[in-house]
Amino acid sequence: MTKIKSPFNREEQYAAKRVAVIRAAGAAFRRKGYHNASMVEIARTLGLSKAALYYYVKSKEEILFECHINVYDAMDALITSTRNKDDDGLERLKKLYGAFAHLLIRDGLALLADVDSLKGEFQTIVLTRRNKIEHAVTSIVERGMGDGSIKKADPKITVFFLMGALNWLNVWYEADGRISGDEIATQFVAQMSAGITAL
Amino acid sequence: MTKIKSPFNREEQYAAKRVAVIRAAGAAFRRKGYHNASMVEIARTLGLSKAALYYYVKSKEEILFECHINVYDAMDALITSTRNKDDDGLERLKKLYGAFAHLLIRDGLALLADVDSLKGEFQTIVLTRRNKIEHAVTSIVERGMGDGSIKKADPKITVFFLMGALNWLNVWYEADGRISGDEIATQFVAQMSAGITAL
DNA sequence: ACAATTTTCGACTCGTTAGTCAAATGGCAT
DNA sequence: ATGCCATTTGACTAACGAGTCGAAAATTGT
Repeated sequence: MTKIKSPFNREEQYAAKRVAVIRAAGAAFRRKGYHNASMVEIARTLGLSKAALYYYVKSKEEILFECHINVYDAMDALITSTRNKDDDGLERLKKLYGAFAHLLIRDGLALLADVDSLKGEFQTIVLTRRNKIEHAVTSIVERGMGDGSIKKADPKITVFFLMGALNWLNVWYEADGRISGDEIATQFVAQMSAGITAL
Repeated sequence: MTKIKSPFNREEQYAAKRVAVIRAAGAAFRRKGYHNASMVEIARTLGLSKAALYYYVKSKEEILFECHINVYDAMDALITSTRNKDDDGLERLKKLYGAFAHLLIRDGLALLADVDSLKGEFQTIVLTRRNKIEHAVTSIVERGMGDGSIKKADPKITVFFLMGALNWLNVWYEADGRISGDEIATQFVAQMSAGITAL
């Protein structure tokens, strides 16, 4: 069996395992909360010892930070990819909201509430990123209110309402539950849009 | 100056202070999360030492438990008080939802997400209570779907969507913010009902 | 086979924080 | 004043969990 050039492969392995660590930790954080999920526990789910984790990661806080960033990166990407010149505000929001829902359901990603467990720079960056997302969504809503597709109201409240519904997903949605992810996403979009569509 | 019968007064004082402790702790939990809020810190906001707290309370976990129970008690009361024979499902839900919103905004009460920090009995009880509330709300939604006032859909998803928006309030709403509580509650009810009203 | 390097682990340290306790404080009635 | 009881405290203990480190075990290249 032919092997790929070694040094490159090594880095890849390392990176892949690092990602696995962060994913496993993220899952644990989502299920039990940051402080209730211990490093030993996370290690065990990967069949590793706690010490081994620190070969891939600098600290527990760093993991939490990356979990947050991963979600925001994915969301930023969705904001870009769902942007479409021809769509009015409502249509844009529907596409984006559906994409967000899928992201949170399908992938192991979760909007963590544990921002307060991050200190200093870490927290500042995460909050900035979150604001950026919220601002982008708010812009879409404002656009919709401008072009007449979305009912006029306070855009901030509108957005918080919608984002709240998404965040709560983490708490009750179990990937193996009997309700399919698609079904949830579809109904979320429907309920969201019905709530704000201009008459 | 005439004093009220002493022993009774004493108990009242004690009870009042106990409540103050729990309220202060609840506020801290809401702001920083259960684990990030230390007992020393909570004590300081009350001008007390940590040890004094334990004169009123058995453990930190007990405080968290009571915080949860307080909210659920208040919600149960609202479920009862907003029930009205003449209202259809949608109308009932609007009244209840508005009352919930007010509860979370006005009073120091918050739907805490930290259920996982509770162990054993404590957790079981809290989860049971939460289920009870969700079930009651779901019933109202189902009633509305039956009487034609609410659009047919999966009632569970509908409810989770709506409760999520409420839960998220804690994260962004600051009592001193520039948006008034009434304004938020009103828009929440409007957005909620528009999202589910049968056409 | 063997050396070099990556990966993993057991056993430790260290800091933090919940919780305890014996003693001090303060109000109040007599 | 004095004694009684409620309240508060400083100083302590105990437990838990993050993070470290030197050595062992895999893995890989020659």
